[in-house]
Amino acid sequence: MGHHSCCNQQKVKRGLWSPEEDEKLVRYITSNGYGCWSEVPEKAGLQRCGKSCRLRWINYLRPDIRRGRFTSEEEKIIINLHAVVGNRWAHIASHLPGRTDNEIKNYWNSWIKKKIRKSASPSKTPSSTIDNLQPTYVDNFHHTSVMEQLEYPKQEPSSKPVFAKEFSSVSPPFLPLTGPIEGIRDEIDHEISGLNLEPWQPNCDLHVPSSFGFTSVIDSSYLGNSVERWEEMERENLGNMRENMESMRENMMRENLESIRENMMRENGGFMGVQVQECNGVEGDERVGRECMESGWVEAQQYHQGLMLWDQLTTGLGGYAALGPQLSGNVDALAGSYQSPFL
DNA sequence: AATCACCCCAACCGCAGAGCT
DNA sequence: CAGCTCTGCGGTTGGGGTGAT
Repeated sequence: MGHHSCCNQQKVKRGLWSPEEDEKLVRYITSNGYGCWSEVPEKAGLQRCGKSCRLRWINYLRPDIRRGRFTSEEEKIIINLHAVVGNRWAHIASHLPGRTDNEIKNYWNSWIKKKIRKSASPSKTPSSTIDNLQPTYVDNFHHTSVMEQLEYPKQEPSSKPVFAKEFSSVSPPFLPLTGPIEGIRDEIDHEISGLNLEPWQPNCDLHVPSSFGFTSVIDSSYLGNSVERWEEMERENLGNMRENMESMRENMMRENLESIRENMMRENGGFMGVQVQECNGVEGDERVGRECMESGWVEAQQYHQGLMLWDQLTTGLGGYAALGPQLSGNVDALAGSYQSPFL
């Protein structure tokens, strides 16, 4: 508990690193490597604990660190991966060479704050790259769906979300899976298979994120203390809900897709036009962009699948053990059928 | 110019797990 | 197998920078 043995020394310095300290650490590590961090401070002549040295090296000093603003591609990767693995920053960082978990975490947290502020104020002036990347049709979809009434953040203050960790107060980023998608599907399956229900919380409302962004609110007192009973009920509810949603999806896709496409083309001059601009420098963008510009309909369908996929993932990661293998299979099928325009 | 509020991000803290004895 | 050390990770904090008033 508490400080590590290496940090208990009284002479250990804390706070910001001076250029001299940085130089000492860099000089030592470049010539000796860092086999054992606890030995580094003494050998490098630093009055720091090994943990602090490690952090400084990993997050700031190592030569392959990539600094500066996140590119739009990196943003998308972060958003997509976060939708899959949640707050596993180190894992997300492993998909972004040169970026650190700390950096991504800071970025995500500040982005969340921005979104909270934005959702708190009615004025809508998109400023960030991410904001600009929100597909037009999502807004259409969002405003005409029951999400408006049932969205998770609009819960009673006294109630406690039990299964909604991934369903933060931020509007979910309805972005399609793009970029380095390899391996993600396996991770999804792994994540879903390892789902664990959170501890039972008596006498509170359960806000359960379900497919399509609904949140079903269940009075726990109605359920008594039986988790099994709750799971059984949810399984039943979910079955019905899924049936409804399947037909709803079909209807929506049939009825709205054409108007969505038209809106995108009218308002953005084609959504892919925006994407291509954002992705300058990525090989093949021009060609893909041209093709997609010429086939707005296909693009709309693809994004719709992306939305569905995201939706399924969020549901699973939010803690729906009841879905189990069925969900896993659906995700796999959807992921398989979805062809990212950026690949 | 001074003050305040807000934001970013480097660094710290506490915990979990791996590995060693 | 228990106990200890070390490493790595995610959550949190607080100092400094910056823009608004």
